[in-house]
Amino acid sequence: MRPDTHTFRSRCSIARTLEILGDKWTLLVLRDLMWHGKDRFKALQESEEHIPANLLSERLKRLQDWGLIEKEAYQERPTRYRYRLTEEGRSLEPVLLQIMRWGHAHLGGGLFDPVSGRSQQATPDKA
Amino acid sequence: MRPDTHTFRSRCSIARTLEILGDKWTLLVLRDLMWHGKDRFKALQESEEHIPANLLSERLKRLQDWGLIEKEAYQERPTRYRYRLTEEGRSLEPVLLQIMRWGHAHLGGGLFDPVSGRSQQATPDKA
DNA sequence: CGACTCACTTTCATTTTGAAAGTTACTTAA
DNA sequence: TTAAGTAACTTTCAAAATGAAAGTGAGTCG
Repeated sequence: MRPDTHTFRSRCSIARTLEILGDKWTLLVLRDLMWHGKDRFKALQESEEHIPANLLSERLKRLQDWGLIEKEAYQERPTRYRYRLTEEGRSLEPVLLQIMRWGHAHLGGGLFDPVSGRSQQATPDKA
Repeated sequence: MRPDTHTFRSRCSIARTLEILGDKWTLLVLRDLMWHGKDRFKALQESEEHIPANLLSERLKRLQDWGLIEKEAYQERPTRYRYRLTEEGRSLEPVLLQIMRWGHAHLGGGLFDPVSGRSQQATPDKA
């Protein structure tokens, strides 16, 4: 968490949330950690959208600062790291689901079912 | 809508949604149109977070392009404009609500009730 | 030794942001 | 009949963020 150093721009919950998650990449990192078993730097980098390495690095740091994920060396020689959602991070699942549903209904993207771990493909008649 | 010109970077519904809404301002504009009766350029500008005029102008254009809002001259001499959510734009309410709930629970922001039009203030013990 | 992998960091050109001032159309007060 | 004011933008420009690519360091493998 980041209680002391940070000053929010407003008291609005949406504005506050956007200070942490309001960009084109952060929620995709959380999506991959939440649902797609991608817990390593390289795996996160290689997702469909191809986040640049420097941005991934920055975003992971920010998410750690806010206590939404944690980093763990799960192997020595060679040292390998794993990122995982904290309980606070996991609590974002309803947000991801809601955004996904909207994108599926209005932009024709896929629909992932976290229970089965499978996705339905796009509604083909939209952008 | 913007079906023809635009190519999405991936088939993921979340990634697609973030191409339209993934920044620090767009959802705040939608919040103000959705719940706070701010339908004029000036009113939107004067919200707590103070979006710069050039960004507000750009965001309003983008939201129009995607068919989420529409612009209407509701008065001549002097000409005055009003922005309003389309039905597609209204369909983002569950997304806004979910983000708001998360921000309230985890970042201590306010909690607005769209039914009563009133907000509960921040949980005072968090950032 | 040389090649390869992972997990980054650095570099740098391009793009976006944000603060401020400027513009246009029109109204109202002096 | 200017003068000031308001709304809705647009323009300007410096600073910050983004993104493509190359570089780094620790370690392994053949």
